[in-house]
Amino acid sequence: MKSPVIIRSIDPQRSQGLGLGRGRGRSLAVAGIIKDWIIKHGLSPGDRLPQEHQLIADLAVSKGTVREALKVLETQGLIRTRTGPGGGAFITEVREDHASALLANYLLFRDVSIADIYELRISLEPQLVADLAPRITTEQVEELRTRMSSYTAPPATIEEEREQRRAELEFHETLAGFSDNPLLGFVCGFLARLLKELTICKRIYDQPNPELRERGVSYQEQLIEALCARDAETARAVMQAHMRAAQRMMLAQEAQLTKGFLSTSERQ
Amino acid sequence: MKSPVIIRSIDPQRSQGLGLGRGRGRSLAVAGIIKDWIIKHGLSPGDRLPQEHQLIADLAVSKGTVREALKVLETQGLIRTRTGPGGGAFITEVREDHASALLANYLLFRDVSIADIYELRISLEPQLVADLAPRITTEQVEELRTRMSSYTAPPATIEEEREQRRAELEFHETLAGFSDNPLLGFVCGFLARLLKELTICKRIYDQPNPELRERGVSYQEQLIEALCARDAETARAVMQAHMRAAQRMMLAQEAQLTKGFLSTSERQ
DNA sequence: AGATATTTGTTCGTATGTATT
DNA sequence: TAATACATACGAACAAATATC
Repeated sequence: MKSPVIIRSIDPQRSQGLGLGRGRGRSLAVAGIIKDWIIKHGLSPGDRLPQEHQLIADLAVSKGTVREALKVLETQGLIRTRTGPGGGAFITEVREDHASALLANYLLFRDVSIADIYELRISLEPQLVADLAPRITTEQVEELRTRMSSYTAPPATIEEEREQRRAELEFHETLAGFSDNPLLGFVCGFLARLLKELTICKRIYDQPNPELRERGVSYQEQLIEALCARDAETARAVMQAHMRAAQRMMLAQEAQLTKGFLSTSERQ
Repeated sequence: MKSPVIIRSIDPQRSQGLGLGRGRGRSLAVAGIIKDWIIKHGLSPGDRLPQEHQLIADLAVSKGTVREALKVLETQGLIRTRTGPGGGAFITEVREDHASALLANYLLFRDVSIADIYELRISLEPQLVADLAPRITTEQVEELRTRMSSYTAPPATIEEEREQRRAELEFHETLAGFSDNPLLGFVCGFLARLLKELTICKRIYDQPNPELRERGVSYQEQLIEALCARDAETARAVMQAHMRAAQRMMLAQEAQLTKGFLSTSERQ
């Protein structure tokens, strides 16, 4: 492992263009400068940015402006700040849940239906498991089995019903996390989280649906079997059937995404 | 059309918990309060938030804190601010390119290959055109034809070659914009933009590739024909063949996404 | 066209919280 | 415990943008 790079000063370069006036939108420009500078210098997660007072000096802007710029980068998920000696702003990898929350904002004023979500799941999840089959590890299979064990038994209460439904979606989230295609993994994980939030907000799964659960468990047992056998095409076929069956049942319970979903982007 | 809602004050409610100390991360908490409040009151694009001074009074925080909170929401693409009389912060629909840029940050420190991108395109774009075929309008067909006309002739220079490649990807972006599934449309559009930025940054298309262009044009002519005929299955098949062919050629030119791509999130 | 009022944008000084030594 | 180094928060004054008269 390499040791973190700690930068002590930032080259003003592009900031020259800012010296002309106190025009509008300084903090956004500063955020852009810092980001370009991060990329240009190839900084990686763990590396530290110059301190506030240093940025103030280098970029020739006030503390408030620097703070707003850093807040922009923090909102984008690119940095994290810590107080105290040795503290400051540190580069971080944008976390998947953070990116999900930001993308969810895009859907806030758009109508996304269950059908829309399942259209993508049907197209992508079979492909995902087909890719995974030839190279899945025993640890990964074990993790899938563990997750599945939490909903093999029929639920006793409404609350348990909901919890099982959540767990079932987390099975798919886990699967998505195993993908070696970051894009495919992200989209599948995002869709699962979308359905999970939908579950919480709209309670459309409140009425017991034993058929959905039983068939789901059955499909997933077949899926794990196919994955263990490194059988990509069977895995693909099983997942496709699973998704289609789930879609049919979900569409029976018509529902729309509400707007009240996912403000996780602000949660530390 | 409804007239914009203009809110004059914000209920402190959750902000009570903030009065205890000057602890860490006030602005993020304030951003969350404002966002929840937006959702709770069902504000829509065009509606205005209370003014700075009002938020300062209602939330009992300083101007700097309010400004940082608003900067968070602006970065998320949820609001826009204007100066002057009648100005303030206005709710906006998160723009597609804005969401794209935020999502691109997620890929900044992850390796996304051409193969990864095409894996999704092959899965999704055929589905997209199949959905579109039965309900495409003549105006939409016309727009596609217009876009296509810019690269039917062979390119004379390297620069023109690149420009044509960009235009070809914008054809797919346009197609994505026609989708009535916001998720499917977004992902396909995002993939096209990803390839477009890749084109600019890495210049992997610098050497002329007449075969790719000619076959691409041929596929797209067939596609438009199928769309006009409202023939979903032919459209799907043509797009699938188109994507597979493009993938084969692209993979021959091995390339990796650089980090220097898309800082459009800061561009006003 | 120009003056004025309104609202956001920027700066600076100061004080407080927090983690390290 | 105290000293230190850092981010975080506040408030007042000023600058810039923009709508209205």
